[in-house]
Amino acid sequence: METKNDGPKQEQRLTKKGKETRARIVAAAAKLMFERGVAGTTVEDVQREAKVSASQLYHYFQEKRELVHAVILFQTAQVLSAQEPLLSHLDSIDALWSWRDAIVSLQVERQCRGGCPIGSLASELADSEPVARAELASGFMKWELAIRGGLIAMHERGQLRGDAEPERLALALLTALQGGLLLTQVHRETSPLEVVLDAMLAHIGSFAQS
Amino acid sequence: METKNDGPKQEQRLTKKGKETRARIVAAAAKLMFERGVAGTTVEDVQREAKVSASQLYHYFQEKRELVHAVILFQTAQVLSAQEPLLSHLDSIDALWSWRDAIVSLQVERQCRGGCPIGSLASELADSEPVARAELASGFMKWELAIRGGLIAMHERGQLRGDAEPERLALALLTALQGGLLLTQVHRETSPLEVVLDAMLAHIGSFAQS
DNA sequence: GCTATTATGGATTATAAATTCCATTTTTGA
DNA sequence: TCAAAAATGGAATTTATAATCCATAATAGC
Repeated sequence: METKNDGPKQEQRLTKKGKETRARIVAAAAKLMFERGVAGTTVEDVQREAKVSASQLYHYFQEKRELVHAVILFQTAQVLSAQEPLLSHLDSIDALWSWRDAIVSLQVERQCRGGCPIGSLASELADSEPVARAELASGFMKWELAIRGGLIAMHERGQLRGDAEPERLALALLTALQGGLLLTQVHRETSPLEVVLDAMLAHIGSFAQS
Repeated sequence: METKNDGPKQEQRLTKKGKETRARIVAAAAKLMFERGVAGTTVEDVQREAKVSASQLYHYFQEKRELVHAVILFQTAQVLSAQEPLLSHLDSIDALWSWRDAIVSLQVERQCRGGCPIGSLASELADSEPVARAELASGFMKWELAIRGGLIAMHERGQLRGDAEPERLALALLTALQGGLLLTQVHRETSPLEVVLDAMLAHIGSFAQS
């Protein structure tokens, strides 16, 4: 008995064109769900945005839930790759401040709209969709690990005092960022994001040593 | 020409019984919207939970949006009054730590579900409902002012150094709290909340003087 | 007590949204 | 080249949900 393709409806085999269409659907859904939330985005909206028919969409995704699943993976990858250039060098106090500035600037560009692409999905889905919650938690964890990497490097290099706890600082920093993005979205100004990141970086800075 | 009751559909006059029914509807809606989100809560759900008929609900609220409006005011008042005992004495480092502990304990009780009643509404509505966004911003502002009050008192009393900026610290603290509640909800454990509040309180503590 | 106002019951309507269906075209791989 | 598999078009169906309607009961204020 050969292994069958069961599990979570593994898509059989996608042709090149098929992959493109699928990708277009996911990108369209991600865009709309970022702007209007998951519940605020109908599959018809997604069809229009991606220029596909209903049968196409349901050919690639059994149901809306599955599309949401794909959007979570997409956004997680998106955020991490967008942050990559900064995250991979987040191993000095200066780099942390540059990172802070880049994030604030991005929110200014976005006119403080949307919040965090992962955070807003998380807020909407965490309590009602267990699978989505777990995937989002895993997305946050990857982000956290990327931040942690730099702090650990600083710690090992002796740029942070021995009593600094890079793991806790990394989690606190990401958490503060999430709060900052939320309140910035609500107040439509970047000050919450700025003050919370400033405070966290000052805190981390208090562990710095030559 | 006498002033007419226009504007946002001011409810005419409510009898005692009417007020009770209305309050029951709002409380039911608030409960469900906290658990399932606004879009995830149908007005039929609210009817069931509040034990009222459709005509009752639409007698007190023109449309769902108006009910949501009432829920926002309700939750804001709810959170502030629940926090009141602690917020009104948030004027020492010890009091800040007690407040931290109380919040963490509450999340443990709630099994890390739900997040912040105001924050989750904010995340869902901020970008799509301008009126709601403004009301939520105002709710957060009240909360921020309550926190700020204690820090300013400490500052004036000389318990915080002159270069401490109570206004910024208060906003940063509330912002950090929001991030903590969100990540705690996603990870289903209180560590994000703990580490971010610990970091913020340590930061505030670094301004302390006898 | 009487009348205007408010409150309630519950069926009904209208619409929006998710999902299915079947026919047709395109692509793949032997 | 040709059959099987994949991709697409678009209408049709079903279900969920918001909102309306009209009749009846309760209450307030004179």
